[in-house]
Amino acid sequence: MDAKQAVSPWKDTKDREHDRREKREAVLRVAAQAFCENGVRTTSLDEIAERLNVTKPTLYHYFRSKDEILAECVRIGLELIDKAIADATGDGRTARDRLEAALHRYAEIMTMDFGMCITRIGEAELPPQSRKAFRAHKRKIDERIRSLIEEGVADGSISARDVRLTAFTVSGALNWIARWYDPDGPLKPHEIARSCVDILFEGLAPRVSKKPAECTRT
Amino acid sequence: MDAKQAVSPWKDTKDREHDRREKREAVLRVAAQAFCENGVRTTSLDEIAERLNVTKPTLYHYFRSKDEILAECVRIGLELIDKAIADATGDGRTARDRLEAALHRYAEIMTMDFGMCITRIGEAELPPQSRKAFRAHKRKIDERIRSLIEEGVADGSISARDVRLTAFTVSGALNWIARWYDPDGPLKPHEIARSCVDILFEGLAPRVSKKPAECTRT
DNA sequence: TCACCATATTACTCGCCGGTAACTAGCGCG
DNA sequence: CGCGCTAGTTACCGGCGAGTAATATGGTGA
Repeated sequence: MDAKQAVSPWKDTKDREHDRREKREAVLRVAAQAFCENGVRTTSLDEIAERLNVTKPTLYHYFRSKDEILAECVRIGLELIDKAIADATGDGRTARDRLEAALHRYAEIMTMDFGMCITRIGEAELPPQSRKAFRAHKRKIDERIRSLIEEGVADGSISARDVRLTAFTVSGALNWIARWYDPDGPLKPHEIARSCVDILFEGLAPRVSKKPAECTRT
Repeated sequence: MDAKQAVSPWKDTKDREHDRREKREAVLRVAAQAFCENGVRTTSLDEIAERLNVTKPTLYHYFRSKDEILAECVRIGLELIDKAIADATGDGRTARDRLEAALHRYAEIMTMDFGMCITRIGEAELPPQSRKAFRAHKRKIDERIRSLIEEGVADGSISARDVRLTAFTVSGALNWIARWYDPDGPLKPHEIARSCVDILFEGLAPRVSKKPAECTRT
């Protein structure tokens, strides 16, 4: 019972800050969930603290204010997406492949705690200062997506009349996943991602033929 | 100058309640705007009252509580969309035509005060009771869209593997308009609607040919 | 052993905001 | 006229929740 104690009496000091980081993130994760479930302003710090089995002042050891917690939640979410898209722009033969990979990851992240925050916490909830940062971050992501679309238009692997609007439409469809995704539902995140991206690429209008070879002659 | 006074000294009593309705709606419209701009919980009734050049207790002549105002805002928005889709299901030859018309109206409504509320006010902000109503109303709308898609699949004018997911994706893309639309921007609501619906129908993948007649033979 | 720092607690302050009470100004009506 | 109704007002209450002492605990390092 106490054997494991003997195994790791963690003598050192360097993992203290590791501990601290872990706890900090635990606070953020729980906060993110609470914010998504019940809204930002209806979620009190007492409530968050309670979920963590601590009391409110403890939170102030890790954060300066509620707004800081809030801002961190969305920042992490945006960071995840930003990184994911940046990574995806590496591999893939055509721009379409790269965009598809990027959107797939994007969609998956929208089913995760911090990803959900981006959609469910409106920028209206943010204090003016972090609102600016939020917008800037979003714009950066948007520009990445636009670039991919533009490349796709250039190499012929994507068709888009208005790049800006296309980016908005696509992001919107994926952002919205955060609003209806149910972890207990039948579909796994990667399945949802797969299907949504497919729908966006294929469109609702029937295609005459999947492969040009099958094209019926008139 | 006072001539018009003589013309209409509105003797009657029936437009008292007309006045009342108008004021009631003015409150709702201003509230909707404020909620969208600054979030629900950060918008005080004093603030709403101030925008209307009245004081807070006046609002209680028209509504029982802040939550009632809130619930009304989203209800009106949902009602607009519901009606719009119901209307659109009348005309149109193919199901695709009907769906296209419905989505076009849907998109336009998302640029309007009450339409914006649906997206920008998360259901997390709503009290449990109106949350149920909200969900029920949304489900109804969703079912209308699904029906249209199903009809389209049946008559061959629409292609969709997973109807439920397709409906979510499409709604998401359109709902998101409420988050980025800027009344001072270059694009008019109907132009945005046109483009977004187009993107959703055409998809990002290039089509081999627009019209079957132009299909190149392999 | 003692001083120190991090962590967490209990017990508070204080301002904001939803909601109410009580009063006033105009207006139609018998 | 004076009754009563509607639409407003000013002045207030009460509670919730963010943020702050002041304090206890316990491991670390000299």
